[in-house]
Amino acid sequence: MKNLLPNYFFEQDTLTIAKSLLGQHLFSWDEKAQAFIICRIIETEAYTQEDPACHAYKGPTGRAKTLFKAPGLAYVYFIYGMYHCLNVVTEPLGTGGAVLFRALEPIYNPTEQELKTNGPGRLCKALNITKATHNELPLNQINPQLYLAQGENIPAKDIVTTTRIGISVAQDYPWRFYLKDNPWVSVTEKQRKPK
DNA sequence: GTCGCGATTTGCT
DNA sequence: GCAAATCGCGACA
Repeated sequence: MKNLLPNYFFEQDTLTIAKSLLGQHLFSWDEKAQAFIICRIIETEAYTQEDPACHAYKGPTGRAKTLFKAPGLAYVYFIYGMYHCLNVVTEPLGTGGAVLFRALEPIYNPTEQELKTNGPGRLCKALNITKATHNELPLNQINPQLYLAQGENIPAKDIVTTTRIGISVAQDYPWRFYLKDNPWVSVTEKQRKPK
């Protein structure tokens, strides 16, 4: 059994957590295989309460209430009428913040079927993560569905820092992080529209 | 109550 | 390259 991430991990600021999550592992229960799929975290984005692009920006209303709960919880939201996105809640109780998981690399896959986990909507689809089944699960504790565990620590030189994808405000915040040269990265710099 | 749009992905032109 | 798919939430009436 792998070690969980320590409690202090989730007491760090959101930006630090977003970077530190790279290389850590995510255990996701596969109902069909009756086993956990294990993935390495490849790409993340940070969102904080003061950030206009964050759902918590307008306060603890609607779906954003989850963001103000205890750090380490899952925040799963439904977007574009058809996709879900997985985040982990950050910041102390009463403060809103989260880290979005944008890409994973499957490192143990009991079903041996192809898992498309390069993209926030795709990874939720591949791992059967939905708001109804996974929102507010404690990712910092072992549970039957979804949790985080220690993987490897990535040296700073292997982390690429860039701006976030798909938002219309705060587009200049360098709050997206991914593993350099990793094939699972959802969008490479080359593919991005020039400003 | 109604309107517009979003932390995306896919398929067609 | 671009638009469609499709629904929850915030803004406004």
